[in-house]
Amino acid sequence: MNPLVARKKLGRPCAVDPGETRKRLILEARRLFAEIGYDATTNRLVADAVGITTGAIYHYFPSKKEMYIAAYAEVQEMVYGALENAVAGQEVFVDKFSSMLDALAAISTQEPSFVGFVVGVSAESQRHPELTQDLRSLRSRTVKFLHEICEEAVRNGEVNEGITGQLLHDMIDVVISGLSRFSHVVDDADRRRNVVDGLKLLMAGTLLRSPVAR
Amino acid sequence: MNPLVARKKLGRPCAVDPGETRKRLILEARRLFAEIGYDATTNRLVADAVGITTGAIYHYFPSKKEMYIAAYAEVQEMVYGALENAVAGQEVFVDKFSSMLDALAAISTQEPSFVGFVVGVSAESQRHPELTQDLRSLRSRTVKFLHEICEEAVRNGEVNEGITGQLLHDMIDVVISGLSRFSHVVDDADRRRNVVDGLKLLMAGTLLRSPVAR
Amino acid sequence: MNPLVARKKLGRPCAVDPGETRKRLILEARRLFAEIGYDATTNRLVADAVGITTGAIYHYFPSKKEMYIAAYAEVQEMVYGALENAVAGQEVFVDKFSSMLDALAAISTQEPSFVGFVVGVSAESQRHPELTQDLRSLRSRTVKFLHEICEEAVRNGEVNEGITGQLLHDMIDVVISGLSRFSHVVDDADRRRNVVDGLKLLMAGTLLRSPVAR
Amino acid sequence: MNPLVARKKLGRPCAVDPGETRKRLILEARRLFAEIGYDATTNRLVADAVGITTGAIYHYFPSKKEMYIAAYAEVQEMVYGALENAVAGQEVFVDKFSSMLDALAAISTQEPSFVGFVVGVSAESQRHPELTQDLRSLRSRTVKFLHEICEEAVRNGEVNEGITGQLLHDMIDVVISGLSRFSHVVDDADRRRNVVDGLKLLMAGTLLRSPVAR
DNA sequence: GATGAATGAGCTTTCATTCAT
DNA sequence: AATGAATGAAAGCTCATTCAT
Repeated sequence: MNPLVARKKLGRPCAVDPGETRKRLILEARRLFAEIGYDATTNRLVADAVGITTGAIYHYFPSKKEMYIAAYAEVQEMVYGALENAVAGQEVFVDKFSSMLDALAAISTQEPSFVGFVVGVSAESQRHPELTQDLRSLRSRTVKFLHEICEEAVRNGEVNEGITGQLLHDMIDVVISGLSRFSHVVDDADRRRNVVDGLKLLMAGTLLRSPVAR
Repeated sequence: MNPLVARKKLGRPCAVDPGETRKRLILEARRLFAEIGYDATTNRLVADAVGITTGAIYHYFPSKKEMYIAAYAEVQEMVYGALENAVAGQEVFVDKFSSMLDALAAISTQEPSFVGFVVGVSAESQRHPELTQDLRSLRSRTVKFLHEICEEAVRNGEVNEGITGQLLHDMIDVVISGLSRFSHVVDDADRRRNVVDGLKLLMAGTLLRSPVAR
Repeated sequence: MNPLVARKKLGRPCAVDPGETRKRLILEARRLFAEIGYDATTNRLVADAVGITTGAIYHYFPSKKEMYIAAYAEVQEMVYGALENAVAGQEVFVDKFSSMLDALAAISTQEPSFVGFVVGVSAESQRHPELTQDLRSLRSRTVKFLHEICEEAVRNGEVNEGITGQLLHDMIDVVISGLSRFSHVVDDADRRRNVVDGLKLLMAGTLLRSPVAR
Repeated sequence: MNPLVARKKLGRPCAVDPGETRKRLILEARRLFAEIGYDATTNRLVADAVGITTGAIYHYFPSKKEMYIAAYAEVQEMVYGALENAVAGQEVFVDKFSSMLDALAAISTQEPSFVGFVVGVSAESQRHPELTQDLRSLRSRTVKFLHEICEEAVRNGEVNEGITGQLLHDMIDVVISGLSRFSHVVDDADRRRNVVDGLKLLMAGTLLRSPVAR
């Protein structure tokens, strides 16, 4: 047989780098899930982005669901890691909140959709009951983080009377998820920065007792 | 053939009311699109809810896309109609904002997902580029409503220096979309009411000049 | 547009006959499941045999499993119907058995694999646990038929001492399933007929007390 | 490099024993093919049972088909070896038959599915035409064994008039395959033993001339 | 001798859409 | 105005097989 004739291109093609594919896979999955959601992220889309076939995905994850869970876990880790870092040096609640917004803004600039991924997970969980269980256990771990901050603010008398930890938590939730959707949709970096600053001002207002006046 | 003899049950099965089916169709489509999103809302789901077959949908809409557009238009109309009503009697921005939040809360109680539908449309638009064009033209009409309110607040000197109409608009966007996601995900009516009240307090604070002090 | 140009061939193609496709579908499914088993019978194979696409199958059955159940139910009905007919006019066990063999032989000639389908179902059930439940309830109905015949033979003293109804049933099971496999594999009609006659002789022997001697 | 330092665990991981893997592979393949059939027996299932990867299978067999052929050949050898042993000391056909049934029962107790494997091969062959050729040549060798026994019985006048060797062979086929299916499906050891005894009685009856009366 | 990464074909299933009736 | 049969494309997933290492 003529050795110059191209052979069948089956089997593993001169591996680019062991472990490299896995990284690329998680990376692209993360990106796609974050950007267009669970349904719209088809295996083919992910595979094409990585440069493999859809079957190869199952070498790394037993199902699309698991791939999603893995991607979410990583992103959640990133986001909440950044948030924990952000509040680490801060004493009072307003400063913690400010730092968190800055941290979120920073992430949103690098990977515009990651914050939205974390925030949007509860909607995805409603649409896909199969995900609920796994997502809940993942989330419970980090929900406590915000909970703690809010309870502390209440204990320290940093909020007006009648404001409970629960309410403070819910309001932060509203602001953060609103911000993440905004960042996901709006490209203009200036507007994003301005909004972050605006929200800091907002939070520094009536809702909280002035720290100096305490 | 004797017209008194019952005919075969072919063709249109004695439609309950002409135009009735159309209404039911839009109603159920609205509900489903709002609740579970574009992808998860299959034609069959809508048809079953109405009590017709999937084929019959195409008597009313040339495609699923158009049905979505129509549903969105109606919901948008409802929501923004309510908002316009809400601000009608109010002079100052803070009061307008308060009234709007109340209006949104009222809608969220009746049809929990409609506000989220309007807000979430931009995400759906990213997932489904085919929708983008039609949605944009729909939205442009109502975007002006908030724009006008914000510009007026700036003109009237109701906001602190450095706050532009654009920024005010963006921040309202953030708060409203955050609230709508919250309402979609949280069932507890008390928590929802509390959050609305909290947001009113928030907005009445530092960000804006105190009306009395003006 | 030139009306001579062929249009897209979507939608329902001038229906051959309403209800006709359903019949063909069940027919071919029956044949294929009986001949090559559950796994080897792909939706494509069935669809091609009928002349439709694989998707159309789901118009008639919600899943491949249900299609199998339906096919099995029909075949079981046929086979056991024939068996019940066969034993109807017979008084003594040996004659019942003879008639049953003749009935099975007749079916095997018309549809060579139907008897094997009924017999092979327990193996298929082991391979596919999802089928077990539905199959069991179907089978329980007809298992009683053989059970009754065997118990009656014991009650009437037609079998040697020590032979229980259970054992008689099991042996008939062995012979019938053996015969069905044989008929499935051997094409030669003469050999099949001879084997049936041979089995009659076999059963007329020592195992049972001689009817005359009773 | 210091040979005492543990090496990387690449390449062949200190194979327990050369040739050992091959044995284990055939063993597990045999078991799985016999138990759940050709289709349901995936390479992965076999590989996992052995403790290797699917790729490694191809060091021992060029394809799944060949693995099946090999497994079948071994089992056939075992079963027919046992049968040959069983008939070795017997003079008359009825005794040979009895001994064979006992041998089959013994195998069925140890490896419940092996007899069924041998018997079921013709069905598998119909499902998978690719197997037909190879299986036929394998089977032809051992088919002669039963053929010889039956012809001898006819020559020795052990059967009633009109019973040919072919027919006797076919009937044994029916009984043996029926028994094997029964053993595969029924777990109860008592029932299995009883059926074997029942079949011996059956065969000792009318069909054959009574040896004493000869 | 064995792994592990990858392929390509095929499977069951879903779905928007079409169209004769 | 509506049904019901059918399509074709695509989805998630499995599997035998290949091959660089």
